[in-house]
Amino acid sequence: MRREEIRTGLIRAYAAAVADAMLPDAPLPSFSVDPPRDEAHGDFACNLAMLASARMGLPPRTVAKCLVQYLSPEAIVDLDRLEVAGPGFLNCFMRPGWLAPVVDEVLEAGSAYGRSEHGAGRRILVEFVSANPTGPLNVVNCRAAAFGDALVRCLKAVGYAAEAEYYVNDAGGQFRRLGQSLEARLRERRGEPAQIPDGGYPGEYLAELAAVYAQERGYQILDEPLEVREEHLGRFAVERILENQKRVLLQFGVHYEHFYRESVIRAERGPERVIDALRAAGRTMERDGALWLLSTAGGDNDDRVLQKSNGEFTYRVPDIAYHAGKFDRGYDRLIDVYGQDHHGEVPAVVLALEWLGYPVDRLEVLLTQMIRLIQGGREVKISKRGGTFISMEEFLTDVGVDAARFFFLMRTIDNHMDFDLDLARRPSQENPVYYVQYAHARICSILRGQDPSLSVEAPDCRLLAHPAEVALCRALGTFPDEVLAAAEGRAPHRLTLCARQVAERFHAFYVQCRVLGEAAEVARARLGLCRATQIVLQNCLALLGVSAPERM
RNA sequence: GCGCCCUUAGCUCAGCCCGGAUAGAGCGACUGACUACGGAUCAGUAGGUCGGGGGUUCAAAUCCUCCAGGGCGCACCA
Repeated sequence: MRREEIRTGLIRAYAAAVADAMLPDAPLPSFSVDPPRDEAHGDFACNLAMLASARMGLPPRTVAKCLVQYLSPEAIVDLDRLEVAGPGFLNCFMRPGWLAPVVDEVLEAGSAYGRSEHGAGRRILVEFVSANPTGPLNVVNCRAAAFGDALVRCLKAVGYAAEAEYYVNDAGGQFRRLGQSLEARLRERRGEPAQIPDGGYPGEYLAELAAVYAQERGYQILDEPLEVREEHLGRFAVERILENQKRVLLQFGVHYEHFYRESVIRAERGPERVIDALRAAGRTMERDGALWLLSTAGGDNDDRVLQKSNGEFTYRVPDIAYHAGKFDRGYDRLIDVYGQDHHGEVPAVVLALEWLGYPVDRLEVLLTQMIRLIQGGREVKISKRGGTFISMEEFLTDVGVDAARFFFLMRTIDNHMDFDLDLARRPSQENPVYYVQYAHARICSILRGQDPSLSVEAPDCRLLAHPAEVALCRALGTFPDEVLAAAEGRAPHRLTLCARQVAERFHAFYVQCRVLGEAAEVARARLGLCRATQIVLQNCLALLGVSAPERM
């Protein structure tokens, strides 16, 4: 809105000053027009003069003063005055009431407020979680789940055709050991001596699954040949476990467009094709009976095995094939969300893709840092073997979906995170999600109490001149920018800050300005502001996947 | 040992990509505020060598470099 007018006005002033030779001819730098932190610095502050001055060899303030002279103020609606301040900022002060149209804008757009067509329908595939289907989802998967899902929501909101994908490792060595583990449990159940294989899955859930299997299908499978048993039982286990994972993800509000299976990639002979192509490209070498990817040539720490001496592919081969397939499926951009513990694998996969001729600059790998669970003031060690296992489902039941999502989304993913389980299990006001939800519930309460005879049509929002009202309008006005920044910056955590700011300003407005019982025109304007705030909170929370309750 | 990531207030964290004005929140602490729309609220105070040293710059939490702490990887497992 106004910001773009200011930007355009400044670009014109810049060109005009250069044309008149009042400023040296230098390319226009990319500059910012943003609301300054300190409101005494105006409604917008611009750093153009400071950035240009370096290229022009003039003091920043001189450039700024010149730009002011060439700027046509009438091109910027509601502009009050411009000031050159500090080291050379251009501060724009708007006339009182300039923010009022925001309320009308929000009310008119409704649930579409904050959405845009910025992405122009470009296709983005976001892969996240992709935990092995060998057991229940772990609490540590929550961070990536919340992040990936919120990111997809943000991307969709700003006009991208974004899709969420979960890669299912239902083939290979781990799959086989899963089948063997289930077989051992099944034999145990029939009273035979049996042992979970090395590297297998000793978790109790497989014993339960064995009971389910026995009840549904009996024990005949145990008389079949080894290969048939492994495949059949592995398949059974994967499908049941995956079903369970899907259910928990859905409970967490996480939606996927695709569950893409490694078995499909294997069936299409993707790994063989990858190996043939890499071999043909001269990027491989036989050594010790195995086939290696010469990834050190591309800067990786080590060469990596592609095909083991026993003829099996390492997991990274189908992984490369999977990513090649993602490119082939026609996406404009691929985003992978991986845990920090997998980062070592990234360079080899990216290199292989590059050598296969894929545009790897369109692939973004985002790494989520580890979370630490704190309980009773000490860290709870989470390891797959032996350690305390906390399933995602158990965690969500403890903490609640809203608190869990909001909490994980409050942090950027590239920071370690301490999650205090005691605190999380005891929802209290310390958890900011309640603060935001309370603001929403409060608004709903006001709207329930409004005089039904009061017309809701076209309130005069210019009446909203109280500082608390202005501050709230200002926060509502930045929401579309925040959504865009959250999507483009892969930073949905910004929206938790945004939600908190809107809630904070609403609470302040609430104690300073009465809504119900005021003179009709004022009441109408304030009710409009309340409804606009309600809409922004709803839209914001929806992008985070957090509910906006009407009562608490 | 090698590689990647992290270090900002008592605690948990934004800000760093793309350098700008006095480094911001929340929680905790302390002081205040209800005869009216939900006190799960509000107003205010205290609290910082931005891990440390160099460098680049008119300007560094932000860029470069060295160092120190911590995390995670470094399988013919995934």
